[in-house]
Amino acid sequence: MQTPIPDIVVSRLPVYFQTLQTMQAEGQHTTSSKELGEKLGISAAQIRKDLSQFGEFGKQGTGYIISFLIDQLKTILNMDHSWDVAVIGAGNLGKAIAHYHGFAPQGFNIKLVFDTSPDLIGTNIGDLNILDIDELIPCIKKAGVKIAMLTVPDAAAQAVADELVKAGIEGILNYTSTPLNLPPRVVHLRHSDPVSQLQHMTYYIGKSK
Amino acid sequence: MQTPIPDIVVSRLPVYFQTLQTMQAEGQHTTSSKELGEKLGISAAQIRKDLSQFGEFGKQGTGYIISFLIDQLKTILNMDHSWDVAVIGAGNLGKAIAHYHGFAPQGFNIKLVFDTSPDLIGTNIGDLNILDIDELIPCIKKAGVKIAMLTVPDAAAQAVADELVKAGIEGILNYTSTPLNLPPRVVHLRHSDPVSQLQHMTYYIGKSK
DNA sequence: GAGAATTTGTGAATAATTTCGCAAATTCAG
DNA sequence: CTGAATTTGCGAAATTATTCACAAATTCTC
Ligand SMILES: NC(=O)c1ccc[n+]([C@@H]2O[C@H](COP(=O)([O-])OP(=O)(O)OC[C@H]3O[C@@H](n4cnc5c(N)ncnc54)[C@H](O)[C@@H]3O)[C@@H](O)[C@H]2O)c1
Ligand SMILES: NC(=O)c1ccc[n+]([C@@H]2O[C@H](COP(=O)([O-])OP(=O)(O)OC[C@H]3O[C@@H](n4cnc5c(N)ncnc54)[C@H](O)[C@@H]3O)[C@@H](O)[C@H]2O)c1
Repeated sequence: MQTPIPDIVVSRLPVYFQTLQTMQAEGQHTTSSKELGEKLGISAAQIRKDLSQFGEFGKQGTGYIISFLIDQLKTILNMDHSWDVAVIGAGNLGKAIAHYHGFAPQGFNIKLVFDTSPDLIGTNIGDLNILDIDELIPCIKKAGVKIAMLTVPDAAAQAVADELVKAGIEGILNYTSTPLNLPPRVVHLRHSDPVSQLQHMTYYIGKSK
Repeated sequence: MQTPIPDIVVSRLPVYFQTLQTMQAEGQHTTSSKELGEKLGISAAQIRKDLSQFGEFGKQGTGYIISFLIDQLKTILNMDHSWDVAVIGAGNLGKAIAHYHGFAPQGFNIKLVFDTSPDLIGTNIGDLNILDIDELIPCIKKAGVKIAMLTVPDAAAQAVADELVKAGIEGILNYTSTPLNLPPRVVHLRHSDPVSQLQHMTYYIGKSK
């Protein structure tokens, strides 16, 4: 890799990838940057520029063969093999995530679930046994899990995240509202905070009144 | 408003707002763009530029009085009053959201919950009664709810979203993995898709191996 | 109270991102 | 087979976003 691909480009690839998968599921065989762009509200030029960072995947006059482009994106995103994931915190949200059947078909297998509560440890979510948070480091190391979804109460978020780093986790999807402070070269952080997203909306909704 | 504030600036305001609230809860009285920036991994200059779009809220030598800046951001984000929210789809995720006690303190009251399932309609989540999706339009209009969180199965997402628009909803937080096609001047859309966020991570995690 | 230290707000410079525009390749219509 | 229509990939231009750098205001130190 000569110059690193801009992160903003990388952030759009999963969107292209999933839209192409939907098109394929609907029986479509080829598409164009124009069609994809209209579906996503993005300019055709942007899609072509983004893809051109990684190679030449299309054909003039025809556009893109969906199955081929999906395969290419799968490799680029390292989704040509599946990933094991740990869920930390088996409360309302952690349970919903662990029950959700939409991750596995996309290549994310929930392998480990942890909690502190003695009422939960040892019980099952589906066929997953809830493990003691004290076993976090050895279990994650042993299983070689690299990705965690953090669904503990806000007050515990930073401490648990620090443990995750010690356990060798490389990616954390943070569902708490705490902005985590972690070494940036070691862990890839992504924040999913519905309150921020709602406040982003209320800025505009309020204005229109 | 002369020139509209760039959306990327607006998107950072909720992050500032929430961090300031945490600082205040910890008993802190003033802060500076430097301190806030270090906490968030953002440059001090960026924070000052962002805030300067809305006015002059700080003082040379001192920085910002946290309570004052919180009040200003509250007004800017239209969070000086609370907002009613509807949850559409009372499944795993919809239930977790409806049970979650973190929205109300932030000014978002879950007022209405809808589902199609006869097994769920009429039952309660906490003290919320699950309503029939057939009543969506009249109920939302009557309650004057402007914001919806969409947690129905992917296959139903677009159809339900179209109904929400007819009901006069102005903001949709989309938890499904379907990219919705809606009139952009009418509805403010925000997408929360964990699979995309995980794939954004796997791009980088794979590379480091 | 004088001088050092902080810190803001902002114009200018720099950097990043998006859009434009077009040659080249390909397909389509008749 | 010919001319019109599509569509890509990409360099260049335009736009947008971030950082720099500094005067001015304020506080802190002794
Ligand atoms: N429920 C939602 O819809 C929702 C939405 C957005 C964000 N969140 C965020 O997700 C987080 C969890 O929310 P929730 O509603 O599931 O809360 P919850 O209280 O239902 O669940 C938290 C779980 O974490 C466990 N826990 C506590 N400390 C722990 C530790 N140190 N290690 C491991 N497990 C620990 C608790 O025993 C509990 O089971 C919160 O930070 C919340 O802000 C939740
Ligand atoms: N569970 C998760 O952790 C999770 C995570 C990310 C995304 N999602 C997304 O959230 C959505 C819901 O997931 P879930 O796990 O809660 O699924 P679920 O099947 O548990 O719940 C969906 C609910 O929607 C109801 N429903 C179906 N059609 C409806 C309609 N037309 N109108 C109103 N209600 C209707 C169903 O009766 C069900 O109660 C899915 O699109 C999924 O991709 C879920």
